[in-house]
Amino acid sequence: MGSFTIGQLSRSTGVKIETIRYFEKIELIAVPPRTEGGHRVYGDDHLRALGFIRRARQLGFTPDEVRGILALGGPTNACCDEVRDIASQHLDTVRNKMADLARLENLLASTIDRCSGDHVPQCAIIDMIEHEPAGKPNALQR
Amino acid sequence: MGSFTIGQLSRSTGVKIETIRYFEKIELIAVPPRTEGGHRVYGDDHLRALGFIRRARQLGFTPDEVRGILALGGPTNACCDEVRDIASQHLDTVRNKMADLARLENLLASTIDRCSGDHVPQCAIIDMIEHEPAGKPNALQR
DNA sequence: CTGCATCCTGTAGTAACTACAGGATCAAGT
DNA sequence: ACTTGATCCTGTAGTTACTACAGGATGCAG
Repeated sequence: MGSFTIGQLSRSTGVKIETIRYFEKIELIAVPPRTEGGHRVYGDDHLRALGFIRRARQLGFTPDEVRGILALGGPTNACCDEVRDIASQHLDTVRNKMADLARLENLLASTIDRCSGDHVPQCAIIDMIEHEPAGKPNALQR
Repeated sequence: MGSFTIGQLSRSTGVKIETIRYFEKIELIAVPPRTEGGHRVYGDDHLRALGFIRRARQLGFTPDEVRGILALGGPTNACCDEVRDIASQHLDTVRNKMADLARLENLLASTIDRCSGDHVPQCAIIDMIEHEPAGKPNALQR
């Protein structure tokens, strides 16, 4: 039975203090009890949940997906098939993103290759940007 | 010599009106002249620039990268080698992102595969999230 | 000259945090 | 008991790249 301050929790999970409070506000983690003076007091379950959230986020799950998994009963007693649905969906978006990036990679690489690097007004890269139909890529933000 | 309202420009480039004004504010496009009444009046050069910006953004160039290319004299008379530098750098980040996604894809796919889909408390996916070292992936946002 | 589409500015909203400011609380040392 | 420094609290505002109003002015066709 551990008992941690928010700072200790932050250090041991690698999640910033403000982010922990933010997670509490958006109801991703449970509201912890407080001391007389109002300081948050966390337990082992919070520690586990936070670690879980952090790793899920690093694996690219959106906060909503994480919330979905957590809503299934949390890391402890979730039922496999629903979790698998969420993960499969996530895998799909990952694969789509990869396809988009692959197309982009091709285009960029071949264009850069065609580019002389000379100081001429005729630039293949500029041409590409000016004349590419600018088609599908929809998951290309950031 | 065209002469367009912001709405016409928006319709013909697919860039929303508010976004055009936003691009003006962050100095991505030139400040256009106005009518007596204060309405913006755009010309062919604005049209070309906006199309350029839109396509570059769709190709994943950040606004800063776009600004960088535009600063080189715009689509018309940029010099090839500096443009190539920017594009190469962009290609690098694309490749890094692809590598991250590939690793993630592997992990997700194999884990989902290991998952029985049964209604048992032991779930491979939950295990993955709980116990994965959560290493490198740093370009995995969104 | 009326009506309606379009335009204007300015502010605020979005996601997912992060970063203060200004003040209270905790724990350790004396 | 008292002080001190670290840590904590709330609340607000910043970030990126836009998007979405609100409330009012302008442009143009009939």
